Amino acid sequence: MLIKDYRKDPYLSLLRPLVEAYLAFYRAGTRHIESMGLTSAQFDVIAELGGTDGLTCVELGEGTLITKGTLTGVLDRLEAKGLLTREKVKGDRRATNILLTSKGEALYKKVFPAHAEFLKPFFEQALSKEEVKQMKPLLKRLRDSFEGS
Amino acid sequence: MLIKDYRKDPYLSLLRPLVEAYLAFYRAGTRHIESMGLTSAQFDVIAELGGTDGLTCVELGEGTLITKGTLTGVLDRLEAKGLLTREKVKGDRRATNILLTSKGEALYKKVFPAHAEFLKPFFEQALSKEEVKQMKPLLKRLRDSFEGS
DNA sequence: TATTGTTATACTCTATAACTATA
DNA sequence: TATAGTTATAGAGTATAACAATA
Repeated sequence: MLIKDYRKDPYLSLLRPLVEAYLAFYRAGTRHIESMGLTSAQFDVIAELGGTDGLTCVELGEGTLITKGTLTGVLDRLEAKGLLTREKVKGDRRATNILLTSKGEALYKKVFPAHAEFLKPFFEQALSKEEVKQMKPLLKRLRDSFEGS
Repeated sequence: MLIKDYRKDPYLSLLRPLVEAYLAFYRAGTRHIESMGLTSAQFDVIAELGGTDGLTCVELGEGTLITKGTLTGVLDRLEAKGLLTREKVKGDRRATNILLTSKGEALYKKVFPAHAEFLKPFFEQALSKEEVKQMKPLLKRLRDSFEGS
């Protein structure tokens, strides 16, 4: 989503750099994740489940912003890969506890550090520690501004 | 694509803010674009075509990073909406010139300023002009770092 | 031989609405 | 009545490979 022109506006001139920086980051990251055999949505689910004792579909949906009908399909494919299981919750027989299998947990533990290590050099190459420290609060304010919409 | 933990690393601590800021921006932007009747891919194509005399599929693909097989479908849907046309190129009978119709051009002229105006207040609310100026080169370096991958 | 664009194929994500089972 | 999750449906984007027309 790029707005051409409008580059002269002091605020809108930030649009392009923001979009381009994120997309470059995202594409590199996605390539790496897909090279490990996961889609973005699947990665997000694994990320959400990793290190927990399991979550319900509702909780997972809130964490990943995937709606429940869509989630069923994503979970099906991860289950077919043997990465997670669904188990009944006692106390509420409507609910399901979604949790990583040992295979899924192993993948989580491998994939996350691997992905972080993959990303890190790009940040190091681009920015000094000082600049990172400068940038963080600005990004957070930007997030909060858009989230209040 | 969020990496939990790793927040203590001075570089990787930037990951979450970057992703969250962009996603908040992107979601607000996408909602607005979809409220105008376009998908993101369609918006990107209109953005690329707007203000030009037309582009070939190859050029459009390079600009939007949509592969040619996918592009055909996106163009079909925009053509069905009466927003663009395909015309033969003389000189190379393999090539097609994709260009906005007057309806498409009118939409481009309406949708772009509208979208920019929609986004602007969020930036103004979040950042000072000084901060925007600070941030731009950092984002560009980040982009270049990831693009070289 | 190489390039342009379409077609065919297949998969994933996406949302919504209807549904079942349970609360 | 409300909630949890699945199923059904439909549409959009995605890539790849095969193809026809042209260069």
